[in-house]
Amino acid sequence: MNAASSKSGSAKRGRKFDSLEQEVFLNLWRTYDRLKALEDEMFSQSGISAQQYNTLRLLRSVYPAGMPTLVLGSRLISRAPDMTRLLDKLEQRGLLVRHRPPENRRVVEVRLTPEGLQLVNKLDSAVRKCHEQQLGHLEEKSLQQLALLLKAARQPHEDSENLSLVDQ
Amino acid sequence: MNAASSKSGSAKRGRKFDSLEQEVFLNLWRTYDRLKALEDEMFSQSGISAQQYNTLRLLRSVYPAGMPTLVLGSRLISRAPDMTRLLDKLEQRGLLVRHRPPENRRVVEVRLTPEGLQLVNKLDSAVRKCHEQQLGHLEEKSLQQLALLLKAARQPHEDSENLSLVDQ
DNA sequence: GCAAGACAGTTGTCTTGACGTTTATTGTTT
DNA sequence: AAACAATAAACGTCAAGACAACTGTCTTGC
Repeated sequence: MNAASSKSGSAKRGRKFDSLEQEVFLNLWRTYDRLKALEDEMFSQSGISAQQYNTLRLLRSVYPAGMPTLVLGSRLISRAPDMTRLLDKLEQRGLLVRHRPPENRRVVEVRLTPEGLQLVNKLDSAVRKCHEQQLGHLEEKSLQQLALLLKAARQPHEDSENLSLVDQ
Repeated sequence: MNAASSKSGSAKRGRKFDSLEQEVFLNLWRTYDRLKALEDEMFSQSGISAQQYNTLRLLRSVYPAGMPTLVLGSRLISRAPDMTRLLDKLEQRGLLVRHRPPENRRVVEVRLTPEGLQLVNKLDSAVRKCHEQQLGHLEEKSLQQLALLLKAARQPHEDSENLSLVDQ
């Protein structure tokens, strides 16, 4: 079936991987896992999760306007199937408010409160420092190339409709 | 504080990212999430999770010998804090066996059964096809470069003691 | 040889993620 | 206008991940 595809079938790589594609994916997984561990540790000191932070950051980008729940969910970096409960917690802490506009009571508009805005602003420097710790050892050229390759890697698997923060 | 670091402080990138490092990490997250979705879908048809598959794959690499639980856990691609329960499920399905060697009853040796070996062998082609679908659109040169950059990105954050399958 | 400490797994508990179902609201059809 | 389908969000449930505390097993020092 793939005798013709010399690319992934080259017998030179004998050792641990069935294919170059597998090697790349496992490296992606491992690297994500290691870097996420650093981020998790940073966020745990702030009492907020990475998902929650990204939610607040996204809401800040339209502040003081709001955003419907589903739009918010589709624009997050990683898909979150239970937006409702994630927003519940942030609302309980007074970081955002929800309300149903009378002209279309199906949607729920989510807006950052001044307290939420203040918190996400306060976290910025810690987040930047964390990213610096994660990847600061790489040269600028490598970072740019890595970003490009990662975008190219997922490009065929993006819904063309829902573009997230990281898409151009 | 970082007026001197012209690298991440360059004002040219205004739009969405505080720094190049952040852009790379968010791209890493997003790309991992998208590619993992494909893998999850493939595995859901096999009634086994990616973590479980990697556990079996790792055990195959030493078959017919076994491996202590903790060593197994530290060599997985992503850390799994509840090895016990993960192994419980695989043992219940008859894919592996555990036993405590009398000379050191603290450790638990985990070994693949012939059934487990057969299953992981059967899954190989589906897994390879999935990785091909994930990343087959990239050229070999890009894939090699991506693997190199990913390794370099996590390198300072690896325990030098516990090297996983994806480390050289 | 016995108590203190280290080590390897296990168990309990709480939080998230995943996935299907339900409710409320609106638009459409007849 | 009533019935029907669609959409948006909420809810219920179950499995996975995270974290802490605990049990059983060596090892070491007195």
